Amino acid sequence: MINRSARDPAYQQLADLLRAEITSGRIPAGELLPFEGRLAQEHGLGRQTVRKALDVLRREGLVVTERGYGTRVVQQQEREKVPVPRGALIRIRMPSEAERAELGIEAGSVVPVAEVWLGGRLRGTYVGDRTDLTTS
Amino acid sequence: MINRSARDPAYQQLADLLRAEITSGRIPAGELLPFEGRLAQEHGLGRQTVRKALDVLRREGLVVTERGYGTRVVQQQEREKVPVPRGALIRIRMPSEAERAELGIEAGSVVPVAEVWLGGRLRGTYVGDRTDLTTS
DNA sequence: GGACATTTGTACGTATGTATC
DNA sequence: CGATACATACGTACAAATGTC
Repeated sequence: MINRSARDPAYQQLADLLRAEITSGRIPAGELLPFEGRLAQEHGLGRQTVRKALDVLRREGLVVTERGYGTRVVQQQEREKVPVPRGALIRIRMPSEAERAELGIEAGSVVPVAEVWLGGRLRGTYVGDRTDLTTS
Repeated sequence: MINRSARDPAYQQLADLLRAEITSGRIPAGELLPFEGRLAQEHGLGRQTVRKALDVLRREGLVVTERGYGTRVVQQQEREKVPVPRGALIRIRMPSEAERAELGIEAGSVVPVAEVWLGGRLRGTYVGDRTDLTTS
């Protein structure tokens, strides 16, 4: 239940509730969340407040929203191991909009990337939710 | 100028304008942006729309907002080099709210973290905007 | 310490646009 | 085409943090 007099804002409380549903598996990967209007009604919130809660979960990469369709729990990605040579420098950051398109990052998801530099030159950019880097 | 009939939404256009001011140095690091109400008036937008534009810049790590004070252009962070031993596995992802507090990540900024695993055990968690990993 | 102005944060309602089914 | 559902954008109000006097 949302407690309006709690210190945490309502949108954060709703995000916490939904995150618990997701991480516990009660809402399995691939499943749609209730649509925004329904969440608003169920919890006695405005739709903008629900959208802020969903934004929190998108930033954590837990859900992806498709316009005109709904918000679903993301499938845990198969992770590829990428070897990093010795002497490399790895920098992690958020991608720009152009990079997202280039790297095939789904719209609505919030995923970091890793740059691997060697000898002052960029050797590769890797997407966080489907790559692990290994040092050899 | 904001073009209301353009394909890009108004908040994105404002974010682009402000980003250009920042990256060009016309608004130097440490400087405050005009406050939200002023930006709204200057560009003929609602305050909520201005807030969405600022959110875009916060996600890119370009600005930081302090409640009751204002939004300022961030100082370029001093980056620490963290050596990663051979045979390690590096996983990058977004931090939870609890981790953000633990790692001292400023509220309002969107920053990834890197986990370094060695021998199946977590050896460290590093914040993306102030750390580079180096392989030895 | 209090009083006050300034500024950001949260939350509501409403309307309209646009993508999907 | 219509129904559904998310996206953008406006206005409004009040709460909470900050800085100043």
